[in-house]
Amino acid sequence: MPTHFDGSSTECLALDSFIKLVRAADSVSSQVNEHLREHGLTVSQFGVLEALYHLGVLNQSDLAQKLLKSTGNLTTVVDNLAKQGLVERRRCTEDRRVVYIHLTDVGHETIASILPSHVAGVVDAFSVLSPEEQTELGGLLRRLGKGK
Amino acid sequence: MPTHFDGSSTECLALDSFIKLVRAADSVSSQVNEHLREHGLTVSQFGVLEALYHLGVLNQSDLAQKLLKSTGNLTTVVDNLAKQGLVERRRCTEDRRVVYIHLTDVGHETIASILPSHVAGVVDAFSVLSPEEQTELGGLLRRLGKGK
DNA sequence: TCCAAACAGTTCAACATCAAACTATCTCTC
DNA sequence: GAGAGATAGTTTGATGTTGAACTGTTTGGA
Repeated sequence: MPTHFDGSSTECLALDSFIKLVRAADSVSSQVNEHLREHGLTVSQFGVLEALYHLGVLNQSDLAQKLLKSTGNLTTVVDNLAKQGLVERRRCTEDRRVVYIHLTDVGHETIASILPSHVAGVVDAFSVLSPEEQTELGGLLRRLGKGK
Repeated sequence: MPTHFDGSSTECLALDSFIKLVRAADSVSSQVNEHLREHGLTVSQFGVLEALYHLGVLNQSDLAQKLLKSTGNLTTVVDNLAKQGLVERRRCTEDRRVVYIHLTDVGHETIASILPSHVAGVVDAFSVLSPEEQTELGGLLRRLGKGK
């Protein structure tokens, strides 16, 4: 992963770290998410199902916030999940602006059946690092992610 | 960033590290790439221009490989760059399957004028970590990224 | 009470992205 | 030299993604 950049050592180190960060996230993500294709789910769809599974019923704004996506995007992803019968929209009666997203029975079964292999994939991907190293990494990433 | 997952400590640690990795990459990327909008460039377009700037003329397959994208995607991104007059396609005469992508003069100026602020943005984002910590992080990420 | 501002979702246009099917070209082998 | 298989790019169909404009709904202050 050479940087091909003729800058100061500070600059080269930061650029190199940046590339490694993006590549590692890409690489681990694609490794971890590979199994989703067999279930006909995209990464975003999985994210929505997982959030609903762990947090219960949510409206689209909450989902957007949890998943760090725009509300327009959530409309699309929820549309596609609803088409597959995995979630259901229910208009809130007290505040008619709000739409609650529910897992259907099929959706619940689907996510419940996928989660174990997802967790196993993540554990496997991180097994190249010891628990202490994972903790060390987590600390560095947390500080990095807070930078803005 | 709680995991809301009731698994073993090994599982929770890996899941937590995974979330931190993805969030940090997202957060740093969006911080670093924010300035591209002012120049009317997307992240992918910037990636192509940067590769051409540092590596010289490339064909689309090479570009796809460098940027870890599909060749179909490269067709689209190069189309959009060509529309803006920033790159130019030139059919190879020896092997007529191959298309070389060149930076135009405008493209060269554009990427040259953007790079300094890009580098500054990366340095700034990583300035929350000391050089030693960045090196430590890089090592962990490198091992993680190799996992597949 | 009424209206302006805030808020939840949707829609739209533009771009990204992939996998898979396809076209054109090249190369290797018989 | 002809055909099989490999290779470079394009196209297509489906999905994701954003920002901005838009619709309906709610709420708070004059």
